[in-house]
Amino acid sequence: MFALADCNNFFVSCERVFRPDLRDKPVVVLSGNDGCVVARSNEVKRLGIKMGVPFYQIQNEVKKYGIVHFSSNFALYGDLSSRIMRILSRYTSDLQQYSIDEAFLDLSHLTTSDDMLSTCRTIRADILRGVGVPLSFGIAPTKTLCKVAADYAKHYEGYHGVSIIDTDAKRRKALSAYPIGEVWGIGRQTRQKLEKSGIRTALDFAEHSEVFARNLLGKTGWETWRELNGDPCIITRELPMKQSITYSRTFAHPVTDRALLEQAMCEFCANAALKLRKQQSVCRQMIVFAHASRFNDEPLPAITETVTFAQPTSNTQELIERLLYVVRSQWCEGVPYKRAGVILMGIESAAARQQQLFDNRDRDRDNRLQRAIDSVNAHYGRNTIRQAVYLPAGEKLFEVGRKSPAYTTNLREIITLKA
DNA sequence: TCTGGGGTCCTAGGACCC
DNA sequence: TCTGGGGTCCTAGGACCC
Repeated sequence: MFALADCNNFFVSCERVFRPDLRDKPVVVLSGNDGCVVARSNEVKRLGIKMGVPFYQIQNEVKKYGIVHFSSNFALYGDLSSRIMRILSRYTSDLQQYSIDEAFLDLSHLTTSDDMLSTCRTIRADILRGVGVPLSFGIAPTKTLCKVAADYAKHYEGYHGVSIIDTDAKRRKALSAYPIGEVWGIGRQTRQKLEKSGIRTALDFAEHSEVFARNLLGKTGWETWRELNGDPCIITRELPMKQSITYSRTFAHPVTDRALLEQAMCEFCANAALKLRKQQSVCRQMIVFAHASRFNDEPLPAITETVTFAQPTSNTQELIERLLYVVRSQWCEGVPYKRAGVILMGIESAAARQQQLFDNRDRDRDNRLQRAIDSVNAHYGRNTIRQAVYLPAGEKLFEVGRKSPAYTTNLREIITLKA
C-alpha cells in the first residue's frame, strides 16, 4: 500500500503560516508579473474563481469579497516544502517526492489498515505543528487510487484529512462518484475521447475492457486503467538528475531594445547553468528562445535555435557566448519580445564527461574559474561576481507587486515579534 | 492596458543501417 | 515493367502533470 501526502492549497497555506490573520479569509497567490491565479484558498474556490484565470479579470470579485493577493514567493514555498519532506521521510524508508507539495510514501512495513490510518494521522499532526501547513492523505494499493482517496480526504470533513481505499467495495464506491476528467493522467483531450464512448465516471472506464483502454488511449491510458483496477504499474522514479532545466520569464512590458534582451537572457542562462552545476551535471544542448506575446493576432518572427555543444558543458561563459551569437543573428528590429528563456537538455553527469580530441578550450582552467566564482557567490550572495553583460542594476523587467518576505531563508527578512 | 513557469513521457515519422 | 525486410536512433509535437 502507498500513501499520497498532498498539501492543501499549498502556496496559500505557506503564506498563512506567517499571516495567521488570513486563516479564514479569501487568499490567492499569483504567477509572475502578477499575471494569473495559481493558488486559491477554499474561500476563493467556493466563489467559483478558476485556477489559472488572469488576475485582471477578477478585479470585481477582489474588491467585492476583499480577496487578499500575494505575488509568488518561491524561496518561502521551497523551504517549507523541504521541511515537510524531511518530516515525511521519518515515517517511511521509501519517500518519492512527486512535486513541490506532494509525495508518495511506501507503507509496506505496516500490516493493518488501522496502523496505516493512525500513522498518517500522526504525520499530519506532526507537520501541522512543526511547519503549519495542512495536508490530506490518501491510502491505496496504487498511486492513481491514492490520488482519488486523497481527493475525498480533502473535500469531506468527515475523513479528518485521511482516507483509505482498502477493499474492492470501497474502490468501486469511490470510483463511481469520481468524474473521469478528474482522474490522474486523464486530461482534457482524453476526457473528450472517453466521453464520446459514453464514459462519465472513473468506474465506467475501469469496467471497460483492457483492450478498449489500450487501443483507444495507448500505453499511458492503459496504465491508468490498470491502476484504477488495483494493479500497481505506474512507477514514479526519483530521478537522480533533472533531464532538462528551463529558465524562462515573461516580461512585464515588451522588450524592443536588443541590448536589454541580451542582458536579460544572459542572466536567465547563468541561472540555468547554476542549476546544472548544482546537480553536478553538464548539458549537450541548449534551446534559446524569445518571442512576442502569444496573444498577438498576427504571428511575429521569433528567435529560436537549438545549439549543440561538441563537448558537453556547464560553463556559464561558454553558454553565454553561444546564446549571444543566436540572439544577435536572429534579432528582428521592431518585434516586441514579451517572453524569453533558455532550456538546457541532453544532460549527463559531469563525472562521466569524455575528453575531446579536438578541443580548443582549456576546460580545466574554465572549470577552476567557474568553481571560484560559484564559491564567492555562495558566500556573498548571488551575482556578487557576474558576467558584465548582465542587466544594469535598477532595470526592472518584472513586477512583484505584493511578495511576502523570505521569512525562513533570509536573515534580513526574518519575522520580528514585539513583546 | 492586463494572460506563468517548470517538468515528464509517449508516439509517429524520418534518416540511416545491413 | 517489376522495387524487401528488419532494425536503431533521433526529433518534434502532443498530452499530461503540478
